Amino acid sequence: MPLDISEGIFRRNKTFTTRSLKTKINIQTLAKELNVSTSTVSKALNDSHEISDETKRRVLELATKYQYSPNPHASGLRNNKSKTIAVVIPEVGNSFFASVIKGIESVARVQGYHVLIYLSNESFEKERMILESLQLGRIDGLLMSLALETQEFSHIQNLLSQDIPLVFFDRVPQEIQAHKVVTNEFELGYRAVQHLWDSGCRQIGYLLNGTSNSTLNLRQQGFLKALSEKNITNPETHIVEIPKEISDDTFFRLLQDKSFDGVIASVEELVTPLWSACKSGALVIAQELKVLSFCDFPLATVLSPTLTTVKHPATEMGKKATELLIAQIEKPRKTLSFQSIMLQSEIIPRESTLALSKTIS
Amino acid sequence: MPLDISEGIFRRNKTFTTRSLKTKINIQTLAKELNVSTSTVSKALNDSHEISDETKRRVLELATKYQYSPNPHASGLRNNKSKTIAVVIPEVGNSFFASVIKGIESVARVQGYHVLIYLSNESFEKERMILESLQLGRIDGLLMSLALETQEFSHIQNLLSQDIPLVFFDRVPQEIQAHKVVTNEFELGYRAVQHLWDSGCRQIGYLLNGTSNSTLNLRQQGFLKALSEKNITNPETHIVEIPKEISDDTFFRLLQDKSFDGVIASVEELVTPLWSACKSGALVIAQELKVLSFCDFPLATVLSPTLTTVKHPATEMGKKATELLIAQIEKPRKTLSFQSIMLQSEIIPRESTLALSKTIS
DNA sequence: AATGCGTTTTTAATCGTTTGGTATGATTGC
DNA sequence: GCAATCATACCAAACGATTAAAAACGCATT
Repeated sequence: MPLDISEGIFRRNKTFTTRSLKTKINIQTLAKELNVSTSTVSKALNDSHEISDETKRRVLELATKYQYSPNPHASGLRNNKSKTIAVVIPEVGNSFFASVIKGIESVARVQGYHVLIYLSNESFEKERMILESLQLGRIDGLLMSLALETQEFSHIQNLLSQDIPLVFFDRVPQEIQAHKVVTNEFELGYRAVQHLWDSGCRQIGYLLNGTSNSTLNLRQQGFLKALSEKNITNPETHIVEIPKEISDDTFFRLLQDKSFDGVIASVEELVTPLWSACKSGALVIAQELKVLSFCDFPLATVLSPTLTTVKHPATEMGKKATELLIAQIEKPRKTLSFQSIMLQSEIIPRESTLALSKTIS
Repeated sequence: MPLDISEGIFRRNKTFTTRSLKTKINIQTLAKELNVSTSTVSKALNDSHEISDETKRRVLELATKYQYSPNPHASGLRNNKSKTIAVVIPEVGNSFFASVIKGIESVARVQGYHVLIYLSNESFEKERMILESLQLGRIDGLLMSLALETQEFSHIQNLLSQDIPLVFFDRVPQEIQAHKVVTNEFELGYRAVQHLWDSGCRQIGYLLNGTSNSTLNLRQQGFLKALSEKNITNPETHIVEIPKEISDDTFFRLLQDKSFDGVIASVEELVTPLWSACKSGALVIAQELKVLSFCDFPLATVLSPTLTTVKHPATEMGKKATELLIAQIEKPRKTLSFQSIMLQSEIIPRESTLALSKTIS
């Protein structure tokens, strides 16, 4: 009961002392109350040198008292700045992108930026519509990871020609000049093969979900390169597209047909169906089929067997990309050279790729 | 090569036919070129009855030709509408919230709304700062799920007093009058106990991650109610707070000390540490300890044993909440009564709670 | 007292869109 | 034949913040 009362008082303090909240407080309200012009208030709040310390103090005091903050539309209109960035990603139900968003949001908040989120759902058409909806002025910049379907870039060129700062991350187009933040995909594809090979695999498969995208295939190229060096003929035949809604049985038979003794799951969405397929076919992971997956979820450590993964520095990637973007937004086209930052991912070996001699008891 | 050429042509069409893009196109540009006033253009684009069909046609034609779209700041300033909603959630690395976002985004896009995302990271202070940063005008409405730490609501009242439409979902405060979308939490807490009981458990624990929040405890109350009905004394002692960074060993000993034969993981973040603890302590899930978790990830079906979960209609919840919000935004305070929508979650029984007689071979 | 200089403040224009009031013919009604 | 009505389009005033340019002021120097 006493708690309730104190809470009530607190609320009243906050709410009623500050003036009837129906009255909009804008720069003019403040100006009138202080007997100065609106420009004085504006300059004072922007800490202009033209304003005396005394005036600044008075303005600031009243502004905080009324919790004033400038109308974003008005200043946006005037300055052509929105303090807003957009993030366009294929999806969010994926640990990788979730972590990226975390990174983006944390940097953006500190720098005073707001973050708009858009999901392309891997669809080119949606991606195009999203970019179209980002009309002139709504955003100061854009962070983007391409949809799998995207093979053509006029919608992006369109945005770039409007001088909107743009930073790509993870799924980046080789065809477009822009800042990019990526991981060492090629190397990882290559090393993933090496890892499986060292664990005794000789028939290594590469699983894609849905269609392959020729522009996003560095990882795949690393895979192919590694297979070639092992003198495998027709390495492309080791790449298998797994349809979205595949049955356990079909998946299992596919693995059998190719007689893989090791597979690389190129995205985390494949882990569940793969595990499920092996279970239904009584294919023992680690013993009969070694598995390495590109994914970021913590459950990898508690699957049985525990899953060997390639861990991406997802949050870091979000942060770096956002920092690059904000730098580009705030430094008026200083550099025309575009940076390509490469972060290092690492393979974390676990039971699913243990060499036979050391197989779990 | 021929593909490249056709692509080039396509791009040129899009980019150069449409006029030098350095020239900003605004309503005035259109007006001048059409020899009409800006108001005519504006009204034509808004399909006003004051404008003749012929004029409308001409305006629309030129507008589409130049891909004109009104400057959002200008119309925002004028109309005091931003076509933007904000989502404030505790985190995004959680399948539940990820799915909610999916739902929100899908509805918002169709209705022409943009979605700002903010993460409170379960911190009250961050949540407060976020709400503060949502100054007058930036958003038309707000969707929100409370941070665990939040026990006091002046920051929210503050926003409400500015007449910003607000819809809560999932983690909703009982203390605040607003639209709410929830699941049948109480019932689920109750039924979770019943499910474990039916599987033979007699010492059932409820695992929380971090601190309990008295305002978000319907699920917990359902749990307590069920225990009471089973004539368990001191049911509160069955609720255990698991610290964020708990060691496997500590976790395991905790389970032993309480001699639980069944536990409810109240959030999905607990699954990994729980599984890990059981593994390290050689505690056999399903046989020695039955587990039921509130979570939404697909991997539940491939853990071993497979995990009994409570599946929330997360995407549905995001959609419903957004629909409610947009309705509230667009229908000027028609109803003063607030809706509370309750969606049904369901328990999906899997191996981790199989009764002993049927234990996996 | 006039001039100049530096500081501080005000005036007024601007950003792009929307909209209430108004003007212009043309049409209709009495 | 004159007023009322209607369709159509324009004018100008918002919306709120920012910022060049101008003005006002204080103070010191000549």
